[in-house]
Amino acid sequence: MPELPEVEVVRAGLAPAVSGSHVASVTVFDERSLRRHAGPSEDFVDRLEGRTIVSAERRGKFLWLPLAAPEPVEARASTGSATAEALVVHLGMSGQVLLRDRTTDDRLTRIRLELDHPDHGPLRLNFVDQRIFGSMAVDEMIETTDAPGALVPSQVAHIARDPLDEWFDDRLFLDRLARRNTGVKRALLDQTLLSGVGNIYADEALWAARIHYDQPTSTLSRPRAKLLLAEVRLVLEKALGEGGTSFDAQYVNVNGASGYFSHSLNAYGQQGKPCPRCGRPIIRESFMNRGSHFCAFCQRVRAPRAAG
DNA sequence: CCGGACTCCTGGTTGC
DNA sequence: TGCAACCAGGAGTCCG
Repeated sequence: MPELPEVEVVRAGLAPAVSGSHVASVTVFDERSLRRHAGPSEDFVDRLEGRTIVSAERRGKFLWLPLAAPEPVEARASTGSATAEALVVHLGMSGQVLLRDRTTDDRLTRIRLELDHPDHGPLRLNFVDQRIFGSMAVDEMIETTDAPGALVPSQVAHIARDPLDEWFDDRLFLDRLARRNTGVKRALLDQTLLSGVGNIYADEALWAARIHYDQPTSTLSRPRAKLLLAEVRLVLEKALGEGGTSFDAQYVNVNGASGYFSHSLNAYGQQGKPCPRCGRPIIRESFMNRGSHFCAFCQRVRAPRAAG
């Protein structure tokens, strides 16, 4: 469900509350939410309890909370470099992270963390997920190859930087895109090429750039590819500014509030309604087991210009 | 490398 | 009203 703007809203809401917080206790209500954790749920709990959260980070749709090195324990005498770890959160299609007081329950809470913040006091973090495509995991941090000295959780290592990341390399992206032999929407959804874009914002950016979703990437001119990247950035930034896209109570920020971007959608979910640009109806076609929404007039597959 | 099929799931909405 | 079919913001794996 949530794409970059929604995940970033969650990260930003989480950061001040969790940074410096001590993990007092952890309860796993449904082990299926630990699908991406390498060990059993006891291991997940053991690795979290007693730790201190340092900050809240994000790459694409992945969120993680780096953990300070654990307090040295006799039984586990420090034999040198401890591996850095983080609590990794992916919201999947229906995940939510809700910050509550110690008495508030939420329906469909799969995992709960009780936190103590040195200034804000006791706090409860409920990981809620209807469909259980999301997950939490304690993962080790490893070095990335795409920026000097940066660490990311191992399960995020294959994810490309997102277009709002200061280290995102436009030229690298455009070169890789041009070398792909696939449709442009498929490429936008490929998190190893650029991250953070999902079905909503792919459709919105393609509509804004007037590009058909199945236009072969190899036939996109460099200026049109640049335009598309610019439109991706614009739509992500605008959605972020409006607190993300909420269709119902499925996507909310850490306080349970909805975003407003659904009022600004031009193509996604607008099938049958007039294209805001030309007035012809927006079409929905089945694509990659989901919907693709576009204007059949504004967004047509273009033949590449003849070379020479 | 590419595309398609299929997997993990629950629950709200639509249609008969 | 009841119930089945369909739909949903993601992402991984496997196979041809």
